[in-house]
Amino acid sequence: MDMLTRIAGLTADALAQNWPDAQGLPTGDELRGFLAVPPDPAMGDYAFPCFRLAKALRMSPVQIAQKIAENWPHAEVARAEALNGYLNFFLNRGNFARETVEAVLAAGDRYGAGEEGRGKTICLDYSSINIAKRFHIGHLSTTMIGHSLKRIYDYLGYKTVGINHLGDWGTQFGKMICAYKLWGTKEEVEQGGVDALTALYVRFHQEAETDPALEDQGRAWFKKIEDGDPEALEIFNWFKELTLKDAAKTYDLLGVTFDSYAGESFYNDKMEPVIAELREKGLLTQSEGAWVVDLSEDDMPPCLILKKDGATLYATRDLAAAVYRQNTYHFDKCLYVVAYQQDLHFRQLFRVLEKMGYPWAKDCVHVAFGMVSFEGQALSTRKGNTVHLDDLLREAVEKARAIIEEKSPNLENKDEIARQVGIGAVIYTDLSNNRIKDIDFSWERALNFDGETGPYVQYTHARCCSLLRKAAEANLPEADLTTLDDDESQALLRLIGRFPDVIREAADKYEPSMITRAVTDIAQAYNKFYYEHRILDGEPEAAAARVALTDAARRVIKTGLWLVGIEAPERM
RNA sequence: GGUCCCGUAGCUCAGCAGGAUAGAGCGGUCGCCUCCUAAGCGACAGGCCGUGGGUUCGAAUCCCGCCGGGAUCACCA
Repeated sequence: MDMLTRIAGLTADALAQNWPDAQGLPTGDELRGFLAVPPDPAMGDYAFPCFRLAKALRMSPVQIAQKIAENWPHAEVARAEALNGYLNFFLNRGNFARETVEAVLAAGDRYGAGEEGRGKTICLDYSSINIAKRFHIGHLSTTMIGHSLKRIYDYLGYKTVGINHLGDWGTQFGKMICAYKLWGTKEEVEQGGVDALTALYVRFHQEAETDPALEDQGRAWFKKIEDGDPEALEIFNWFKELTLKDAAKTYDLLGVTFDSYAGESFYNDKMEPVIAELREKGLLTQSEGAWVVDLSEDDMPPCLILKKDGATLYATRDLAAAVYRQNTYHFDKCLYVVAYQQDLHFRQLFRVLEKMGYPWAKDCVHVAFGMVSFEGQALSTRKGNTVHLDDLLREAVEKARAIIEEKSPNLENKDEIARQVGIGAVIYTDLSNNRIKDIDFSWERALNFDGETGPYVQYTHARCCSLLRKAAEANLPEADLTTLDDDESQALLRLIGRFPDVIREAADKYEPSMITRAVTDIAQAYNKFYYEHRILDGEPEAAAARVALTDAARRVIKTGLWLVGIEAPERM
């Protein structure tokens, strides 16, 4: 049981004992929500503001706090002090230290893990790259937020299904094939890969400005793909393969994986039944020539299902995908990690599913995140105002490599460490703010390795590892963990003790940045602890305790980094 | 114009199921390596928490108005 729950339970007991006749006293659970952390650790570790009880007990908050404090019998957990209407709890430092460190060490590498997700499935739709386009910094957030959430839910015992909902359908592929047939060669495309495809696409648009007939040719090629024309399909599948091969390198670097690559084309033959169902249920109405689901009673514009010409749309495909996912995976939750620009689309989509009578519509969640701009300007591939993700990753790794050369010239496997640190820096930056915030990418910030950054946290981890290697040679006796009663140890222990809660809150709020922040706080607390205390010197039992705390911090940092998709090198 | 989101230090952001004196990092100035990794630690400077009301014992946090910024609103995804 975590300390907050414990204090809340004891406080609830104390209330019942001091006021046996009082009605409507808060339960332990309710109390847990009322507990606060005092602004200054000198005032206590936790606090219960007694103001809200004043009416029920007909007593001033000051008196209530005093009465509980006077009759507080749980000194082995914490002592209680009344101050200005607050009941402040001071943990029994020795016991708290012992319990916390033991809990971390006993959990092995699963501290904070859980079983609450056992038997439940969560689908996560993330990354969802477009075929024939290069991975740029705008794709990083969906990829890393999704990947981190997947790990978080895995850690809590859920079964997770990571889906890369590929953008592999649409007229643009007809245009691309058209451009390839007109101006491209096999060698050129094999060599140039996705860049060659992009160049063809750009040329198509340039030429189409003076020769509008090209647009029709493009559409004709797309029709061929739809009709299963062998040549069109072959070229299309080849483009797709090239793109995925290219993307696989980036995914490898980032450590990101998927369970399914079922994208838009996959749902091609799965839309018809959904359309029929909409029609049967009387949800489809014709408007301005198109078939739509009217959502005016929900204050939303209509959801377009079929175009005037009978063609399907984004929403049609997403409806089919949602139904397919529910039928296939029986998800308890389906998360769409997609930029906030598509907020309306998802609100419409989920509402239509609800109108279709699917109770699981409420389990679909749009996990929205902010826009990326590049040094103040909107990203635009066409204007060349973008940063390719592999360029960013390469620069970051090179910078890490240079720093290693300067600070740790004797390090083995420098390239491997440089990769871990460089990539870690990029991921950290992406997952350090609340996901809804827009990100203005700047090279300076992205390549900063000082302060609250990935390398900082990794460095702290490596420092712990280094210390543990030294300690292993020191032949220390069994630790007396109750000696960890100084301010720095306690500050660190408090953060470690709260970490399991942070994982759950991050899961509830779909917010990996909470973990990034928690792990940073722990690193800061550790570094402070490290500077205030000689870990290996002094009383052997106390030294062993500081080593144990170091080990606990190391494990929590490693777990936290893992949950956000960052590796934790043991030396750097 | 309708709808949604965001305004906290020069910059990037925490804090927001209300709680005591609003916190980090970057950037600036100044300190700390004969000692466990200085990718570190410390100190100083920097704030009418956009604004005006309301609710409350108590508001950066909840409600309403306004101002500023962004997104989105029919056959793209």
